[in-house]
Amino acid sequence: MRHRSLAAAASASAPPPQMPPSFHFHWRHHAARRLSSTTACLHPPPLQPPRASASASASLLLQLQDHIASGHLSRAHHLFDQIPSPDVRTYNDLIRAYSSSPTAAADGLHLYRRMLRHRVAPNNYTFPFALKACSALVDHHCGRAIHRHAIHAGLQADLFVSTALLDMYVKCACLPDAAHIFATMPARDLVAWNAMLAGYAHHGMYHHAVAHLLSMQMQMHRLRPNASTLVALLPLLAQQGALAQGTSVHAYCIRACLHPNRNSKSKLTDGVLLGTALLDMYAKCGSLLYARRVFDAMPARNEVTWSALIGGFVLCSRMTQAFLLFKAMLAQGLCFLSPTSIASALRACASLDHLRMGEQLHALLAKSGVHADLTAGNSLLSMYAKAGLIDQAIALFDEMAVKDTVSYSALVSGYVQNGRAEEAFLVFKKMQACNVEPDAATMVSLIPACSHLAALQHGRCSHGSVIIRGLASETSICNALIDMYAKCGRIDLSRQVFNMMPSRDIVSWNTMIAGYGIHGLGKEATALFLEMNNLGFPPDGVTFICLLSACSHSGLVIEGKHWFHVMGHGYGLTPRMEHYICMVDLLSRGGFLDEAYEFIQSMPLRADVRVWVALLGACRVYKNIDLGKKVSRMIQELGPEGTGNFVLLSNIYSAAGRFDEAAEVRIIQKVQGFKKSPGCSWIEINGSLHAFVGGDQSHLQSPEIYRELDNILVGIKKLGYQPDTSFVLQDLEEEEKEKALICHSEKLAIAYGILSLSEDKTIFVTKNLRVCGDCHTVIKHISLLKRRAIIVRDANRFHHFKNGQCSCGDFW
DNA sequence: ATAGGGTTAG
Repeated sequence: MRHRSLAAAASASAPPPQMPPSFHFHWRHHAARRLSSTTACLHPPPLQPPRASASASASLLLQLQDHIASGHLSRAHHLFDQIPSPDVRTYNDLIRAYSSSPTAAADGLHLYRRMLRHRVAPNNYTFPFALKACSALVDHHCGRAIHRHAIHAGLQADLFVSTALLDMYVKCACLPDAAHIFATMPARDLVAWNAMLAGYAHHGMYHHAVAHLLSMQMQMHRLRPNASTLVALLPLLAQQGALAQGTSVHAYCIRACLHPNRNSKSKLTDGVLLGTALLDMYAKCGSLLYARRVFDAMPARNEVTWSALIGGFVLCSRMTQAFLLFKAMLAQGLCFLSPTSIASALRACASLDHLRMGEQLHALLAKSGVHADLTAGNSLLSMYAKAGLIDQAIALFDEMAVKDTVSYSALVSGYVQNGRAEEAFLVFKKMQACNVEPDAATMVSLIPACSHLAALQHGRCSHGSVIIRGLASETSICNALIDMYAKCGRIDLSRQVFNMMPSRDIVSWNTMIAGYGIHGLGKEATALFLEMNNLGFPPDGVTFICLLSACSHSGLVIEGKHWFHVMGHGYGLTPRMEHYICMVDLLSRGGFLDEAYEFIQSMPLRADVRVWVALLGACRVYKNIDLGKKVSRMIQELGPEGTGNFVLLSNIYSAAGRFDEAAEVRIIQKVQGFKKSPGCSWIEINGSLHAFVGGDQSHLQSPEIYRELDNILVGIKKLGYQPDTSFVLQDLEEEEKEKALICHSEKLAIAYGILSLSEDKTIFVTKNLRVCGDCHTVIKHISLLKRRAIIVRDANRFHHFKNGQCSCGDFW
């Protein structure tokens, strides 16, 4: 036969050792290729017995071994192609080499298939290597085929083969198959037990894992957990927060001399793995002290050890300490630096508002050549977004060569956090156009965009999208939906989502209570709070902020005082500044201005600007100029933080007719560089948003809108409306002031709603600032005049207008 | 063995 003579010829012309091997390759290679492409495909070659080429093969095999040993797999393959009829062992050698590198696993499987084509029977060494390749590729179809081959070869009960099968099924997430293999294995060693345990652990099957561990120890084989067992088990305990169990594992390590301190040199790697897993378990269970002790006791650490510790501190919100650890790590040498540790440090920066350090880390990433790392890039992106530098975040996003779901989600939430909700939708669209699949976190970032815009139709679409994706029962998604429906004016739908969710967390309760709060439904908020108590769900600080502000928006002053008392004395929660703000807001909105003032002075904390501002707002409403002056002096001392306070202050003066002083405040505001964010109102009509600023004439239907407003004005004046021109800031003639009032953005949006929506529809308008007092009165009258329901959501709360009344009564 | 994006209040 032809190929046999070629082989013989090859053996005859075996080159002397000094000859460059490449020369030799070429010739043989072509011959081999021709063979396989002509004869071999049609008729599988007969099994090779040739002894004629033994010496040539021996030399080739030696070279092959060399290449494999030095990791030159492509050269090895090249050489392999020239071996006329490789035997099982040769195949096994190369398949093994391929299977140990995850990127080459596919080539290993090709080789395995070729082996079958060439009728070389796989043996008990072949199967484990081929199965390992399947594990690397997470390809259970291929794994199952090999399983059948092994059965066919009668080797499925072999210890190595069955352990490899078990491991393959575990890695391919086919746990029932893995459990079946495990149960039917005639013999099991520790490796098999550990593989099965790892399967349970990776899938969070705590009870299975514990049962497995117990039966392992009860065997008569004296199977004692080793380092691998515990390294598989500990992350599961960490995930479950099972500190007691984790501690007893630690104790076992010490008894069994597995403790990192006592390991022999050969087990040093095990020691690092075990120590890292232990400290991570302690950190994830919130026991940072022990995490730190394990860390300090470890004789050797690697970059994972450091990352785990730093990440643990970040997880427990000990940002400053996390940061110090990161610095300590750098001081130990750059070899410990990893994208993972940088990502943790960046999270610390983001929450500490430590932008400058974040930028330095950005530079460090670029310098250490890992700036292309996706994880670290995403952390950086999110840090910029949280710091309000959305443009930086966008630039970074555009630079990233690889983007994934996390990158897109970070950008979506970045836009929303920076008040650019419309653009968040654009990013979401782009993401889908690029075939990047949104997940739960993406939707949790996107849904608040609908809340911001009060875009109910968008919100409903998102809800639908969440249902289609099978995410509708996730707690965080439901929380976002509750908030969205509440802020879009559909508190009934919020409650529906709340009622139907399979499990609730503290955020669910708080969001629902807050939802009732912004709708002025203080009674419902209180009822829900009591229900929460009855179910034994402990409230947190935020719960009380929600509850107090609900009381405040509903005028429930006595109830609010009661809950504030209960909070400290019944639940032992120390009030934070936010709680004091709520209380001052509660008292002063209710008209108890002096009591609010006394309350501030009795506070154990030094009142910050926001506390005083809450009082100032009420001074404006109740026209208490004396107290307003006192309060504004306090605010000036503390330094007004932001624009709103200048506006309030100036409003106080305007209301008192002291326009010079009002103007002065505005001038200071300008000089100090605070820009007043313009009042803006919008309305969603058939799924698209129409926005108006004061005096806006840019809308296509502007003439009709103003004509409608004029008609309304005539109508409501007949009903007894009188313009309250104290809300106009400039010193104008009365008539001019009335004109300035009538083109407030909320009025424009309502007029447009009246024009565009059929009479039975509720008009729902959203405003970014607080509704002006005159508008409030006007809208009441409109609801009577036009006999329609109007809902206005402003920066504070909801106002439901009907038949000339507002749900908030006088608590504007 | 570690690790990135997200929900509530003011």
